[in-house]
Amino acid sequence: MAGEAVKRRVTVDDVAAHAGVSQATVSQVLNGSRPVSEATRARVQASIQELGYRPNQIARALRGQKSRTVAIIVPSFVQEFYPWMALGVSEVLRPEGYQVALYYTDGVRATETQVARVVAERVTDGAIVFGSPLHKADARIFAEFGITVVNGGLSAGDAADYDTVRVAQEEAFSGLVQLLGERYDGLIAHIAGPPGHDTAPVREAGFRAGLAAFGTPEADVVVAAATAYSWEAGRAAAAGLLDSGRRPRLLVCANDLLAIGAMAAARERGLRVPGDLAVTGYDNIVAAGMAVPPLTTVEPFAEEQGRACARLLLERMSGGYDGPPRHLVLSTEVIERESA
Amino acid sequence: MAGEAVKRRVTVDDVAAHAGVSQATVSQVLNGSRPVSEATRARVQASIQELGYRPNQIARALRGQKSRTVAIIVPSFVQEFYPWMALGVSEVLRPEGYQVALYYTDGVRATETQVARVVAERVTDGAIVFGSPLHKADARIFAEFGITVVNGGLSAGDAADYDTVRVAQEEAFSGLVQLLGERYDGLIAHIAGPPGHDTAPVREAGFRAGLAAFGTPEADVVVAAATAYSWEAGRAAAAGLLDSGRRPRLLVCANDLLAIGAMAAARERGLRVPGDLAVTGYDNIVAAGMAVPPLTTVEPFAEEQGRACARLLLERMSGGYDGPPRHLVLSTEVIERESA
DNA sequence: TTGAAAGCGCTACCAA
DNA sequence: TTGGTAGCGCTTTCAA
Repeated sequence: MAGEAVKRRVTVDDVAAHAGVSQATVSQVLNGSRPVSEATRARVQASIQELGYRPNQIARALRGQKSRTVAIIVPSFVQEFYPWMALGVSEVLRPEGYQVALYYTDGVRATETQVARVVAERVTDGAIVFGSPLHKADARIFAEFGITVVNGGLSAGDAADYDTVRVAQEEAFSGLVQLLGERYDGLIAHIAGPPGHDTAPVREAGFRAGLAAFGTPEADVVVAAATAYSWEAGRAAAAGLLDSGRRPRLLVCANDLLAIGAMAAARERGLRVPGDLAVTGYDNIVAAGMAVPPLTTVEPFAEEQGRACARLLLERMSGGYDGPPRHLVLSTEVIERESA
Repeated sequence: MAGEAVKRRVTVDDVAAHAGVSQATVSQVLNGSRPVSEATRARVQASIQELGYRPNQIARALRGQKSRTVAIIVPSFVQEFYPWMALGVSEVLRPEGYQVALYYTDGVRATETQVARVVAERVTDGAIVFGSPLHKADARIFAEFGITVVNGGLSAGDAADYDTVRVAQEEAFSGLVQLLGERYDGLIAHIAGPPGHDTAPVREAGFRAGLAAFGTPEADVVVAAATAYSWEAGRAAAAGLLDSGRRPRLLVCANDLLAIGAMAAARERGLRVPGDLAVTGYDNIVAAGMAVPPLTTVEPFAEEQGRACARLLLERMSGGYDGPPRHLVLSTEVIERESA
């Protein structure tokens, strides 16, 4: 094997020569862009088979200014949520012949811009930006290079001039509080996400809206902000709440990691869940179903969100839709398990 | 915004004209491929800035037959393990200017080949195939198109004619059994992965090797095969074991999901972990640290495996290494928590 | 129904 | 130190 010369790529010319036709004819057979006699077509097909020809997509992209590549830009690979979204995107884009390139930004502003530039350089047809609202400057880069973009996640809102898909997080928390609040007598508290995270205030607002529906005065609302979206932070925040004078009966956490940490804090204090303290999360990660007790949480349908983004993008790229920006809002679903 | 004409891309020609030099000079300033006078360089740089020029990577790829794109091919996006690998790969490749495109195969043979073809068409410089051993036919496709390939995960072994990186899973299980087996008096059992999964027999072999080190006769080895790598399957398999006449004292599970399920089965029977039954896993997923009790498991360093693959690939692609295939074996580490 | 040839944007060679 | 230009592999006019 070693030392074997790398075979030159088989090109259109090779096929044309082999079949005794012109490049143009080979191209036509490939793309069906104009009529070709049955005999010729068969001859070309045979040559393609025999030579093992595969069209060079790079050359196609250069020529046609279309690469059939879509970029997915996420803050992180390793949070369970994003791979599901990426999967949803792939599911709809791949059958249409699109390649999906994945980029992560770490949620860092500078990296976001850098990624936008890299994507632009690659002649990408479209981009789906997840997680953070698309920044104006980055949107400009995409626009400048003719890259269709869709923003998923907690988007810039309904004023954006590109399509967006977001999950109704505020409604989810409000609904959760109203659904479960009736079942428990006593204080309802919230462990909020870390300050600086876009999602934190939205979820907290939902929580407050839910309480307001009960007529709870603002002064009676108890919220502890976590220092991170993590198990440890949830445990710590819950510890503070549980050791305070006003122990909650129901604890609505901004996400599952926080909630599972909160249940650990309860356990350490000999409190039963949900007997003494009911706990809820958000995200429905796999660990939620395996928690002790299994966690009542909210399913955000990440995969479906991915699919929705991809569909909007596809319609734009294919020219099937060319109207004003669309803003899709996806509903969630409460998964009732045993923790509340 | 709507209806605004898409601006034509800024090209080398535009920059050259603007700076009053030739294309060649612009190219040189960009790539440093030959000396340029300081004055000219400054002028060109200024034009690049002013026009907002960004080189078209597609054109570069066509010209140079190098795309600075690497494909990562994984069986699935959504198993925790693979995103970490992908992250490791990105960490080393991105600073070198490589784009990472992610593909998933579902572990389906036909899809694997299809992905290999798609990757080949895109003029990809390198591919990292994770999870399944690289199939001969696919390896041929890559070779034919001059795509450097590295196989990660449970690879085809040390006979492959491409670089491989694998985790010493067998040794991990053998070591785990020997480390913990001494602490517990009584039966040591194994919940094996589902038949048909490449990793299952390897892990089971490790388990048996560990027992053999104690001199346990083959007849006394108890192994239950799970029907899937899942919580439910672990719970079911453990239930069978626990309700049988010979209840184990230590239960070594083929992965964390299985182990957490097994702990649930123990809990349902009023058994304390590790007091009555010690349990171990493999993978060190986030849920393992949050389990009740926290799961003793094996850390496979997925991210590091990704980095290792990327480094090998990079050396080959850059021409830094051109020798015979290298086969890297990465060690694991036991994470001792409370379940054993 | 088919062929010849231009050109997508870039790099690198050959001259000057 | 710089410019002119061929050509990467493909699609798509324009002619025949």
